[in-house]
Amino acid sequence: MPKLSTAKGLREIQLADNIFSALAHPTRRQILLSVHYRGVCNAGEIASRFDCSWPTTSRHLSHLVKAELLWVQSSGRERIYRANTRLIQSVLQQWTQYFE
Amino acid sequence: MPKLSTAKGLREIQLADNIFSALAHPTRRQILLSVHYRGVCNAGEIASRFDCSWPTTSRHLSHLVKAELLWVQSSGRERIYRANTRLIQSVLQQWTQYFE
DNA sequence: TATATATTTAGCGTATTGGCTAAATATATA
DNA sequence: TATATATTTAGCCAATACGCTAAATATATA
Repeated sequence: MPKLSTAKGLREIQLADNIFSALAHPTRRQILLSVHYRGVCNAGEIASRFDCSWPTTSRHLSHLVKAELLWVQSSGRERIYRANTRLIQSVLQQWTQYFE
Repeated sequence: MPKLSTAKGLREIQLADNIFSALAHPTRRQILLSVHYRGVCNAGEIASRFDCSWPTTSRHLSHLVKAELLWVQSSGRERIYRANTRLIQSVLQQWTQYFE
């Protein structure tokens, strides 16, 4: 378990905080899965797959980016998203282990 | 991945929703770990370990119970909590696998 | 350069969350 | 039975979350 008393522990806690709050919304979980399975997606592709408006999806995307669960990259006027699969897995695995 | 079109899938989605929203709060994650490591805890023991008021902790507890991450059992005037380690692990593992 | 396209940001309104204190409930003890 | 103890529930309030539409920004195309 991370310790509040070390810089590393603090960062880990902050990370967990962002990640679990990002995963708390069903649409965000879906976005994450969807981007993961497709490998790469631009904002429009993602937005088109969900019921909510594009701006709303856009905010979900920035939430996920802030949590470092997604990476963005600009390409012309498009924004390319990719899932940070390694982080997602490592955090989930880590927390699985806490309960072993 | 669970499907919205089947009863089982729907239940799984609902489960994930409760679980991830329960895990979204740092205090609730701490409670969960704390109860897990101690094996069994009554409400007072748990409440005493956190900064927030007992009623606030109590609400966190019911949130966790609703998500089935904790089990409660009454014993006299005490309420005994236990972590549903199996569920926690299976959900986290499941989601880890989605990203494999 | 003017316009179209891709996307985010701003701003607003409502719903939910999470904190608190006080009150209620249930059980144990004197 | 009256009181003390353990705990939850009720009710209030401020902050946050999340939906929307309209506006802003950045890049591509005519």
